[in-house]
Amino acid sequence: MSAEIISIPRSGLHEQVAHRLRQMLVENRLPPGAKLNERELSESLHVSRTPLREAIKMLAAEGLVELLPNRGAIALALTESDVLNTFEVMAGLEAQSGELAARRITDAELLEIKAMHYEMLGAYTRRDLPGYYRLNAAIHNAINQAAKNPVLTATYNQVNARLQALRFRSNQDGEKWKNAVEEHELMVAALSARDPEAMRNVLASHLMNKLDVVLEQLRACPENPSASHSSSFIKA
Amino acid sequence: MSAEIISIPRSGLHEQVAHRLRQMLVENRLPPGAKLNERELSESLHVSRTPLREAIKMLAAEGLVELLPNRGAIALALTESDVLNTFEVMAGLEAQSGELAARRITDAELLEIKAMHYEMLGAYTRRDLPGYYRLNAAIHNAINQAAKNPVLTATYNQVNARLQALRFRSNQDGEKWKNAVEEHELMVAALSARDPEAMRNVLASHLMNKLDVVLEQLRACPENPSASHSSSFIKA
DNA sequence: CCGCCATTTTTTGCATACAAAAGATTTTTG
DNA sequence: CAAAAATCTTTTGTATGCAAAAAATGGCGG
Repeated sequence: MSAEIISIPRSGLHEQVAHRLRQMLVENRLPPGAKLNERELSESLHVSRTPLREAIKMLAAEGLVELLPNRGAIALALTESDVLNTFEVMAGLEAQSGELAARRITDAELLEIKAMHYEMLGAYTRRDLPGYYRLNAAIHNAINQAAKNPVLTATYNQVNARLQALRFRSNQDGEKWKNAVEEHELMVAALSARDPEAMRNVLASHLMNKLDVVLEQLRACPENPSASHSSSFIKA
Repeated sequence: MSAEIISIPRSGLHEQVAHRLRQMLVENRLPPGAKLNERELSESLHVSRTPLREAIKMLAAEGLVELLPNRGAIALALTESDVLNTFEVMAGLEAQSGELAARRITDAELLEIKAMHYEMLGAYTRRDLPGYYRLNAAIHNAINQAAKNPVLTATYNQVNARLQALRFRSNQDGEKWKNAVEEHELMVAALSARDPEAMRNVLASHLMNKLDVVLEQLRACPENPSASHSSSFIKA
C-alpha cells in the first residue's frame, strides 16, 4: 500500500484550519499584533470564511488571538508583564507536573527519560540547537506523561502554546545554556530519587531561568512594540 | 444618570450565546452528556446557527463541551477520574494563587477579605447555603485578585468552570462544612501573617477536602452514567 | 419475533449572500 | 490649504441555502 501521504484526514475542517493557524502563529508567519484578515486567510487556506471563523473563535478561547468587536482578530501580542505572568503560571504547572512525576513515574518511563537526557547531552556537546530543543521538549513532555494527569498536561500545553512564538528563535548564550543543562542533570537525579520536593524546586527555578533568557531577548530586539493594547490579553 | 440597566451591550452575538450556553451548562439545563442540537438551540436562543456554532467552538476550546466529528457537540461529562485530575490541577492553581496572594496582598485587600470572611461566618451560622457559597466564591476571587496575576486567574477560572456543574448542588453535610469553615479561618490567619507556605498548604488541603465532598456526592447519586466515552475529555 | 438492509428524515458541515460597521477616500467648507 | 463631512470601499457579522453524513424509519428475510 502507499504511504499515508495525507497526514490524517482530520475530522472537521475547522480543526485543520485551527491547526494551520497555530502553526502560522508559532512560526511568526502571523507576527504578534497582526490582523487576521478573513478573506485573505480563507483564500490562502482554500476554505470558506465559515470554518475559518470557527477556527479563529477556538484560538481566541485558547488565548492565542485577541478578538476585537467588529474588527476581527489579531495575533496575540504579549506585553512584558504578560510574559512574566505567563511564566509564573508555567512555573507552577511544571513544578506540580514534576512533583507528581516524581511520585508516579515508572521505571520504564524513568529509563526512557534518562536515554533522552543523554541524547540531549550529545546535542548540547555538538551545539546542535534544533536537536537540543527537540529533545528538551520531548523530555518535558515525558515528565508530563509521567505525572499521569491529562488535565494538567492539557492545561500546561495550552498555556505553553502562548509562549511558543517567543521561544521559537531563542538561541541562548553559552552560560545560560550550560546552566539549563545542569538543571536537567538535577532533574534526572530528583526523578531517580523519587524526590517530589526536589523536582518541584528544580523545575520552578528552571522555568524562571528560561524567563530570564526570554526577557533578555525581548528587550534586546523590541520588534514587539506591544504597548498597543494596554492591559492583559485575557478577560480575567 | 440612569443605572446601567442592560448589563453591557456585549459585543459579539457569539459571545452572548456562549455566555448563555455556559449558564445552561452550570445550571444543568444542559446535563452532562446531553447533545447540543443546533436547530433547537438556535430557535430557543433566537439566533441563527452561525453564531451558535461559533459559540460552541469556543466552549469546546474551553473544555466545556466535547466535539464529536459529524455528530455535533455534547455537554462535558466528567468521569470520576476526570474529576480527580481536575481537582488536582485546581489544587495546584489555588495553592499558587494563595502563595502569591500572601506575598502581594495589600492591607486594603486583606481587610476586605476579612470582612467577607465574617459575613461568611454569619451565613454559616444561619446555615444560609446560597449566601455561604456566594461569599465563599467572592473570597476565593479576592485571593486570586490579590495574587496579581491575571493569567493565573484566567487559567483558574477556565479549569474551575468545568467543575461548576458538579458543585452547583453540593450541599455538604455538617461535619465537612464545619471543617471548611475552619480552613477558612486558617486562610485568613495565613494571609494576615503573609505566610506563603502556610497559604499554599491550607488551600491545597482545602481543595482536596472539597474533592472528597464532590466524590461522595458523585457516588451517592450516579445520575451520571458517564462510562459513555471512555478516556479523558481533552486531547492531551 | 428478532435482526438486517434499504430508504427517508434529520442534522451537521460548508459555502454563499446580504446587512451593518469600520476604514479609506474624496469633496466641501472655513 | 487644512479640517471636517460625506461618500465609497473594504471588512466583519449574521442569516440562509445546499450537500453530505448520520440517525430514524420501515420493509424484508430468517
